Amino acid sequence: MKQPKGAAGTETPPLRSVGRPRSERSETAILNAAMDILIEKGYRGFTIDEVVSRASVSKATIYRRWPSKELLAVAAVAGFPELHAVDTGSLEDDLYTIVSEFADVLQNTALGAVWPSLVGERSRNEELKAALDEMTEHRRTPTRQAFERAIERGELPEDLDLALAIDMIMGPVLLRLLFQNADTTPAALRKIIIAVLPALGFKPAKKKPAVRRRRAPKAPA
Amino acid sequence: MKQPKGAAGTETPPLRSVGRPRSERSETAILNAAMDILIEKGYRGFTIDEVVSRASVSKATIYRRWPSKELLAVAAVAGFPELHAVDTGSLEDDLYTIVSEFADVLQNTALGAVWPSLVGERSRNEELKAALDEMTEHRRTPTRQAFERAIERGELPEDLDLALAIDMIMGPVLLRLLFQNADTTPAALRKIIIAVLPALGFKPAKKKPAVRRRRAPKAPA
Amino acid sequence: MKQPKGAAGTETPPLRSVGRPRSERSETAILNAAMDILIEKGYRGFTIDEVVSRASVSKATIYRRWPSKELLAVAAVAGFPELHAVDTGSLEDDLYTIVSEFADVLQNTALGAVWPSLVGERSRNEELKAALDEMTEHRRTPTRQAFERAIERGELPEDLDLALAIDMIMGPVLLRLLFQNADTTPAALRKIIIAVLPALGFKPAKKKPAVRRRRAPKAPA
Amino acid sequence: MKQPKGAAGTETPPLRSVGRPRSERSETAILNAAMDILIEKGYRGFTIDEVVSRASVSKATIYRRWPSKELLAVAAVAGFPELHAVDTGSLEDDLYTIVSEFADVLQNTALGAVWPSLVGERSRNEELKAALDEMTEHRRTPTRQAFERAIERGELPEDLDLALAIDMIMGPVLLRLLFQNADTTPAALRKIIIAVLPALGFKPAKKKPAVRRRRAPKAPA
DNA sequence: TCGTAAGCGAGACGGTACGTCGAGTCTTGCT
DNA sequence: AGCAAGACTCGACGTACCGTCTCGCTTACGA
Repeated sequence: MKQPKGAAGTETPPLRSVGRPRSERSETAILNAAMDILIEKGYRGFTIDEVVSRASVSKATIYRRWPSKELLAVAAVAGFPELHAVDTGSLEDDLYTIVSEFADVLQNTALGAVWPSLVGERSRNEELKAALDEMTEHRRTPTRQAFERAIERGELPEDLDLALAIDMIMGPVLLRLLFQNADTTPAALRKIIIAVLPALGFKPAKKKPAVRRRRAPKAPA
Repeated sequence: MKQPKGAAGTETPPLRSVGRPRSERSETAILNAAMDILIEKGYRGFTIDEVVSRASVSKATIYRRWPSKELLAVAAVAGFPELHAVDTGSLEDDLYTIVSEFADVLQNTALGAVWPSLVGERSRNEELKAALDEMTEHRRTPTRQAFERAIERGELPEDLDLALAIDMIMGPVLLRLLFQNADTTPAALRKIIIAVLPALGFKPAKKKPAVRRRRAPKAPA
Repeated sequence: MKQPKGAAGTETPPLRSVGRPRSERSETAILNAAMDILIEKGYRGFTIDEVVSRASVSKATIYRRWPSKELLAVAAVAGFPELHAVDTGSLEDDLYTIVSEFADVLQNTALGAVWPSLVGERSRNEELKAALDEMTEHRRTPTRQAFERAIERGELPEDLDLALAIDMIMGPVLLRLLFQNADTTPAALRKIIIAVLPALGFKPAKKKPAVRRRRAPKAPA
Repeated sequence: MKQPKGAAGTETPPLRSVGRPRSERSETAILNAAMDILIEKGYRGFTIDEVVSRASVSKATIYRRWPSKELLAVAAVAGFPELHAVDTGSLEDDLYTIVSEFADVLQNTALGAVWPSLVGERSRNEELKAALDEMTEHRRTPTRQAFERAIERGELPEDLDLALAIDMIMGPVLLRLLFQNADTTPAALRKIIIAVLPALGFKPAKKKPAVRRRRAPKAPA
C-alpha cells in the first residue's frame, strides 16, 4: 500500500518533495468517472478501462493510487452524498430524516448495488475490509449524534448501548432496502422507528409542540 | 428448483419426452462443485470453468440448466444448510437458536460472502432478484413460525406486523454479521433479542422455569 | 507447446476428434492479417491487438495456436513468397535468378525488416530458433538444387561443400541487403556470383550459346 | 539527427557555455548500464527503466543525450570491443584473426543479438540507419586494411573491389553466426577464407617463412 | 556575488501493448 | 435431445515500457 490517500487516520508527515507531485486533477477526474460509471451501470458494469477513457487518464495513474478495482470503488463510493447531520429537537424526527435520506441514497445512487457487492469480498480482503469499515462507520455518525443528543436531553438512559441502538434502527432498514422486496415507504420507515424507540427505553422529554417537519435534509435552526 | 428457463412461477407443461433425458448425476455434480468452490474461494473466485473441470461436465450442460453464473450461484447457495425449525416453547429461546444458527451459517459457509455479492446485482437483474428473494423468504420461515406460535400462546398481540417483527430481529444481526466489525458473540445476539422483544409487545405467558441463560449457541435445553 | 502446427517434423497422429475443431478460417485470417501488418509497419509496428481487430478473431484464438508474438511472426513470414526453383541450364543464371528474387523479397516485403528482428532473439529463445531455422533452411533449397544440378552436369566437383557454397553466395548478398548501405543493383549481384563461382571449382560444361547478360532480374529468357 | 554529442562526424561548434554542463559521470554510467543489460538480457530485455535504475540517472538525462531507445542501444553497442588491427604479414592469417575475433564478439557479447534486432528497424528509421551504418563501417576497417596491405604487397590485383572483397569474407561468416545453426568452428572459418581468397585473385607473394602470428585467439594451425 | 540558464534525480503522466482469464455461445461426434 | 470436449468472440484485467512532463535542487558562467 502506498498511501492511497483517503485511508486511515494519521497521515503523510508532509515529506512529499521529490519527484513530480501527483496530479490532483487526475485524482478528481478518476473519482468522478468512477462514481458516474457506478451510478450508471452498477458494480458489475464498472470497468477500469472505462474509468481510463472517461477520465482521460492512464491505467498506471489509477493503479498508482488504488491497488485494485475494489479499492477504487470504495473510494468512489465514499464520495457519494453523506448523511447530513440533523437536529430537529425530536429524536424520532431526527432518525426519520436520517433514515429517509439513507433510503434515498441507497435507492437512487448506486450505493445500494455497490456496497453489498463490495461487502461480499470484505471477509477475504483485509484492505477492502478496512476501507469499507471506515466508510460504514462514517455513515453511522449522524445517527449516533442524534442518540447522544437524546441522552443529553434525558430522553434515553445514560447507559444506552449506542452501537446496538444504531444497529436496531439501521438493521431493519438496510435489510428491507437491499435484501428484500419489502415495504420502504416513508410510512413504513417511520413505523420501524416508532417500533424500535420504546425498546431502547425512550421517553420523550416533553410534549413536542407542533413540529411540522416532514423533511429537513440540510440543517434547520 | 428445476425450472430451467423462465425461472420461478407456474411452468413447463410436463411434456418432457423426446431425446435423451437430462442427467441427474450431472446436476448434482455441478451443484456440489459450485458449493465447494463458493466455500473455498468466495464469489469472486467462483468460475464456471472451474465448475466444469471439477464436475467433469460441459459448459453447455450447465447453461442448459441455469442461464447465468449468478443464477447457478443462487442455486448452489440455496443448497447450503437451512435454518432448522425449532420449538423450545419459549419465543426468546426459539429466536436465539435460529439467530445463532444463522450467524453460524453466515460465518462458516460462504453464504456471508456470496449473498451480498449477489444482492449487489439484485436490482439490475430481474431473474436474479426473483431467485434471491425466493431463497431469502424461505430462510425467514422458521422465524415466522416462532412468532406465530408465540401469538397462539398469547405472548404477542394478534395483529403483530410479522414482517416487521422478523426484520427487527434479523436486521441488526445481518448488519453486524456482514457489514461491520461488530460484536456477534452469543451474548450480543441474545442481547439484541432481549432488546427487541418488548418493543413487539411481548409478554411471556408464564414464568419460564429454570432457563439456562448463558448456554452454548448450538444446543438449547 | 501445444502443437502449433507448422512446427517440427513428425506430427499429429491424426487423432483430432473430440471437441470443436479449430477453425481453418480463423487460422488463415490471422496469418493474412499478420502478413499485412508486417508488410505495412514492420516488426516494430506489429501488434497482436491489431491482428485481432483485422482478423476479427479473439486473442485466445491466436494464443491457442502460437504461444507468442514472435512465433506468430515467424509463421506469418513463412507465408511470404518462396524462392522459386529455376532451371535455366546454366548455374550462373540459376543463381542470378534466385538471388534477384531473394533481393526482391527482402526489399519489397517486410521480410528484410522482420527476419533480422526475429534473428536477434534467436539465441535466447529455443522455440523461435527452431521455427526460424526451419524457415531459413527451406529458403536455401532452390540454391542447393541449382548446385546439385551443376554437379550432375560435371560443372562442379563432386565433393563440393554444399553448405559452404550456398553461404558464399548468399552471405554477401544478405550482408548488403540487410546490414549496409551497399550496392545491390542487378549488376552488383551478378558480380558477386561471377566472383564466387570460380572459387568453388566451377567450369562451364560447354559454351553457353548466346546468353543475354544484362537481362531483367525477373525474366531470364 | 540532434548531435547527441559523442556521435557522428562534423561537430558542435564548441559553443556550449551557458548553464550547467552535462555530467560525464552520468554518460558513462548510462552507457555501462546499457551495455550490461544488453549483454545479460539481449535487446528484448533492454529497458530504459532499467538503465535508469542501474545508472541512478533520470530518464530526462538519457533522452537529453539519445533521442530513442534504439539510438542508445547503438551507442552502447558501439562501445563493445572493437576488432583489432592485425598485421601478421600474411593476408590469410590476418583475415583469420579478424574473423575469429568477430565470431568471438558476436557469440560472447550481446552484439550478435542486438545488432540484428536493430538492423530490423534500420529501413524504417533514418537516424538509426545512420548510426548503425557508421558502426558497421567502422568495424570493417581492419579487414579493409588487411586487404590494402596485401595489394601493396602485390598479392592482390590493384583494381580489387574492396567492398566486394570484404563482403565476400564477412558475408558467409555473418550468415553462419547469426542466421543459422551452422558450423563456426575455427576450422570452418579458415575454410571460408581459403575458399574465398583465390576468387579475389590472391597469390601469396612468397613462401611465408616462420609465420609471425600477432593474434590468433582461437586455434591457429 | 549574484542571477540566469541549463543539468540533474525523482517520479508522475498519457498511451499503448502485452499475455491471461472469464463469460457465454457454438460445433463436433457420440449416446 | 443430451452430453463431454473444446473451440469461438468479446472484453476486462493488471503489468510493463515508452517518451514526456513537472518538481525542487545543483552547478557553472558571465554580468
